[in-house]
Parts: sequence; structure tokens; C-alpha cells
Amino acid sequence: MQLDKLHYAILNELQSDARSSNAAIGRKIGLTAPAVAERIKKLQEAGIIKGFSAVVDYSKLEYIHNVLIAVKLQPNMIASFLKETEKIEGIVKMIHTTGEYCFFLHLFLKSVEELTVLLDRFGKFGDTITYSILSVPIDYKPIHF
Amino acid sequence: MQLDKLHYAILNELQSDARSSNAAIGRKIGLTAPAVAERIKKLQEAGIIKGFSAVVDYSKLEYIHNVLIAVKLQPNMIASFLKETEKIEGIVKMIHTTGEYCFFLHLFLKSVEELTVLLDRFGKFGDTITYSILSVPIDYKPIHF
DNA sequence: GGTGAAAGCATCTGGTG
DNA sequence: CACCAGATGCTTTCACC
Repeated sequence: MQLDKLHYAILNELQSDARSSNAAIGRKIGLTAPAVAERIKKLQEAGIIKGFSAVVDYSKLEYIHNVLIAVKLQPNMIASFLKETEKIEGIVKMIHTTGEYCFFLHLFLKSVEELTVLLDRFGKFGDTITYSILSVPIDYKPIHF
Repeated sequence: MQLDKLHYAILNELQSDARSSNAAIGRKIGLTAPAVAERIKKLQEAGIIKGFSAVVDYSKLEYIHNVLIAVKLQPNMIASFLKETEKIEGIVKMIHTTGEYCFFLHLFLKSVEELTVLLDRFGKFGDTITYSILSVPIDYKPIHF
């Protein structure tokens, strides 16, 4: 897909405020509402826009424990580990990297007991290191074009 | 702020589709559009909803390098490090943890040259480990209530 | 939290370069 | 092919109950 300046302007607007109307975006960038709607649809079909989401502060709700877990998997465990993590609520991000600790998980929990249960479940797959999160200075920060 | 089942239902809807109309949400959960609008406004004012954002696949754009950097800061460097990272484009998440490597950054870059420049900038603050990201199996996954 | 009217918006259709 | 313009049905917004 070939993107022009207007596509990038639309992405910037939608990253700042996904609930902004097509008409309002169009006014800012010089297009009519149907043209904006069409471009957004194409961006979604191309997979460039994966979705629109409310950014929720889970720590203000019952998810008061916020941890980072690094996991060093045993060989040939990737597929089953991925399957296991799919079932777990509270993982907001999981990164698969090169290097010694090959998975990093950012997750929110309601209690310390949940963490114990979770680490027990992960024990089957390999070694873990759990870091308590003191703060998340940058979260869901959009890249502007 | 006291939340009831309807608040959580609204959060679920908005996490799945932030562009869903108040009227459509209202139909699903049994409220009128003005009531939904009012509740969303209150959730934003309470800081529970931090914003609404398009989830963009940066790797489909020019941001083709995707890395995780762990940073072990020298003492008394936190404030200046935070200030430095504010200026850097491409950091989508930065987590401050307890433990040996006390900052973890997930970031997108346009080229390997940018990574060199960045690691040089971080050198002033402490030691770094850079992990290449093979995949991000879970990204911006909402927690449903 | 609902209701009703007015303004605004999304969406479809047909037409233009 | 992307866009615009006009028409229709929904939606948002505000007053008020």
C-alpha cells in the first residue's frame, strides 16, 4: 500500500483520538468525511491500523499489581508456551526476543496470590525472573509521522 | 469512583472498539446514548480511561527495526534519563522496575544507524543490553472485566 | 438516568477529473 | 481510482423531566 501525507495525517489524528469523527479529521486535513472513511477502511484492510482501543489505567481498577516477567524457555517449548499464555488474563504485552531471556511479559494482577499461581504455571516451561514495576513512564505512546 | 457492571461493560466495548458509537454501546448494555456519553466522560475525568488510540502496526510502515533495551542506570540518573527518553521518538513503552536492569524500553526504529546513535546516547546513563525482537505475540491486549 | 428537538455525522449513490 | 456533492437515516448534544 502506497501512503501519502494525508494517510499519515489520518494516522496521527487517530492515534491521538480514535473517537474523533471522520468529518472532524477531514476538516483538519482538507478532505470530506467519505474520503476519510474510505482511507481509514483501506488502512485497516492493509493491517496498518490493527484496531481502535480505549487506553485504560488498570492500576486504578482492581489490577493493583504490575509486574514484568522474563522467561528463559527450555528448547522446543515456544509453541506450548504461546498456547499457555493465550489463556492468561492480564498480559498486556509479550515480547519474543533473541538472547538469553527470550520472552518478556508485562502483566497486571489482582493479587500476589495470582503471581504465585502464574509462576508455578510458567515453571514447566523454563526459568523466570520477576521484576516489580515501580512505574511505566511511557505507555501506549504513539509514533507521530 | 464507584464502578458498577455497566461501567465495566462500557470499558470492555471501548477496549474492543473505541470508535463504537455511544448509541451502539447503549443498545448492547441497556442504556440510552446520553447515559453512555455521561459515563464515558466520568471515566475519563477519573483517569480510568486515559485516551482512545488507533493501534498501528509500525513494522508495516517505515519502522522496520523493533528492539527491547534493558538499561542498568548509574545512581542518581533516573531524572535525567527520564528527561532524555522523553525526547526520543519510537519508544512505545518504557517500564521502570526493581532489580538489576531497572528500565526496559520497547522501541521501533527506522534503521540500524538509529540504534547506534541511541545506544551512544544511553551510554552516559549506564549499561544497556539490546535484544532483537523476533515477534510480539501479545500487544495492546485489553483486559476484559 | 430518560426524553425530545435541533444540529451534526456516517453512509450511500451518482457524478467528475 | 480517489474524491466530491447531495440525500437519508443515525447519532450527538442540550434542554428539561
